[in-house]
This record gives sequence, C-alpha cells and structure tokens, in this order.
Amino acid sequence: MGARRKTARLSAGEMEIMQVLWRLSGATLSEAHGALGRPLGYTTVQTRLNRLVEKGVVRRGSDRPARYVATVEPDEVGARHLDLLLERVSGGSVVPLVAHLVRDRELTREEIAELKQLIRDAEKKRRAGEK
Amino acid sequence: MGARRKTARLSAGEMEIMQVLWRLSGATLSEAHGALGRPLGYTTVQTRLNRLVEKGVVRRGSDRPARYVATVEPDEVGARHLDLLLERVSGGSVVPLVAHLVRDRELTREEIAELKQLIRDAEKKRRAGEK
DNA sequence: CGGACTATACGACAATCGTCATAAATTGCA
DNA sequence: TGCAATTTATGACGATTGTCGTATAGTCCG
Repeated sequence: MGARRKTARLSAGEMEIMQVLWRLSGATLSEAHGALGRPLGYTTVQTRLNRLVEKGVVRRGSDRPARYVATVEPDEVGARHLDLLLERVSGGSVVPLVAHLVRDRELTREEIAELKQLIRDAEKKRRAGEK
Repeated sequence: MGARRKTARLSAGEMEIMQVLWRLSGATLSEAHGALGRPLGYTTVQTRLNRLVEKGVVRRGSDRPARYVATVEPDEVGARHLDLLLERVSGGSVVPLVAHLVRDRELTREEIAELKQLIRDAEKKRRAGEK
C-alpha cells in the first residue's frame, strides 16, 4: 500500500503556490512566479517551492528548467482543511457551512442546478444505505 | 458601517481555543484549560489566550478569575477561512466544496431538508435580484 | 571563446507559533 | 493573621513561516 498518506500541514502561503501548480498542471519556478497574482520576490517563490518539496506534496522534475508538479490533489488538501474547519467552527455540522457558502453569494442558474443535484444524490444515497 | 476591522489571521492552535470559548460562551483560563480535549500545559493555554486578546478577537473581563469571551462569531472567522479555501482550492467555485461536504458523509433527514431549503432560498433570491 | 542571461543553491532574518517554567500577586480560609 | 491554593505576569526557546539577497552554476548567442 502507499506509504505516503497523511498530507502534511500546509500554510496559507504554501497553499498559494499549490493553487498555481494545480491550475497550470505544474510549472517551472519562473512560470509559477509569473502566475502569482501579486508581486512576490522570485526567491521567495523559490523558497516556498523548496519547502513544499521537502514536505512531499510537490515533486521536482529533472528537466532543464526544473518543473514542479503537485503530488497531491486539490480535493485531497482542500478536504483536509475543510474537514478541520468543519470541526473547529461548526462542530462537524455541514449545514452552517453550506449556508455560508450559498448565502450572500451570487450563484448562477447552473450552479444552483448542480447543488440541487448534489442534495438529491445525498438523499438517494441516504435512503439506500438506511441502517 | 461599524468598525469593520478585518479579523486577524488565527492559527490552528488559536482556533482550538476559540472553539472552546464559543462552545462555553466564554470561560476562565482554568475552565478553558479543562475543556480542551487533549492535555496541554496550563500556561500554554494562558499564552494562547493572551495572544488572542492581543489580536482583538477575545476580550478579557475584569472579574477576578478573569473571564475570556470571544468578540467575533464563529461564522465570522469560519467565513474568512472558508472564503480563503474557496479561492485557493476551487478557484472560487462553491459547488466542489459543497460536493465534498455532502458526499461521503452521513446526513440526517433534517439536514437534507435544511440544505434543500438553503438552495431554494438562494434560487429565490437570485430570481428576485436579477439585474 | 566570453559575456549576458537564467536557474539554483544558500543563507539570513524577523515575525509568529507552540510549549512551557518560574516568579509574583491574589484570594479564600482555618 | 498567615499560609496554601489559585491566578497572573514574564520570559524563554526552538520550529515554522514569510521574504529576500547574494553567490554560484548553467546555457545560449554573437
């Protein structure tokens, strides 16, 4: 089985880099640096990338301008944070969080349709797995 | 519009304390210490509480055994983290996050009903605020 | 070849975090 | 009143984070 589970804790700044890596499906240092929305020192990005590699969530290729690729999925990391948030903030209850997500936010017709579908699926699954 | 001071960034450990404060609606140092699930040094909790006060998210009463009370709501803090997560992980799209929240999780009939209502409300508001 | 760039390696540093120990001040009682 | 228990005040210290500067190694072109 995989030895590598238990994703390390990532700081806000590190998440910022991960986001770029996920979006671009990997990137060189300069690409990542350029893709950041805000101005950040080149070596700052370099340092973050190095730390991410040390933590094992990013792999550094051997190509010329080294290519950095995330070894974990957004969902994987996001899930961790989300679940933690769930525990910490609402004591594990999803409704308050979802409420916040959909309230005070503009949603498109498509999003609403997708959300409805999600709820329907959950409902269906619930009925099926009734204990 | 009140002093909408932007809530400071809270670390994981600090959130742990906030959670206790929210749950107990405020607490003294010893109460907070005792209410923590895991063993943590008494003064460690004291330090965290102090830092929370410095950050302005907790107020320290003048009673004898000083009473610490959160000055921000769980929603307020959670919202910040949630919005950040939203940006970082799914690029601002709520559906993936909600999907994770409802999928692979047991939901009660009540929760599903509440979720449905939330979506309905969002839909209604959307139609009304169409511009 | 010999610069001009580009890419990497290193190291520095202050701020924040996580954890406490110890000392001083207060309070509650016997 | 005097002391033990409880509260508070400080100070410490290593790990992590956020940000860079500088120095060295590689590459590419004229």
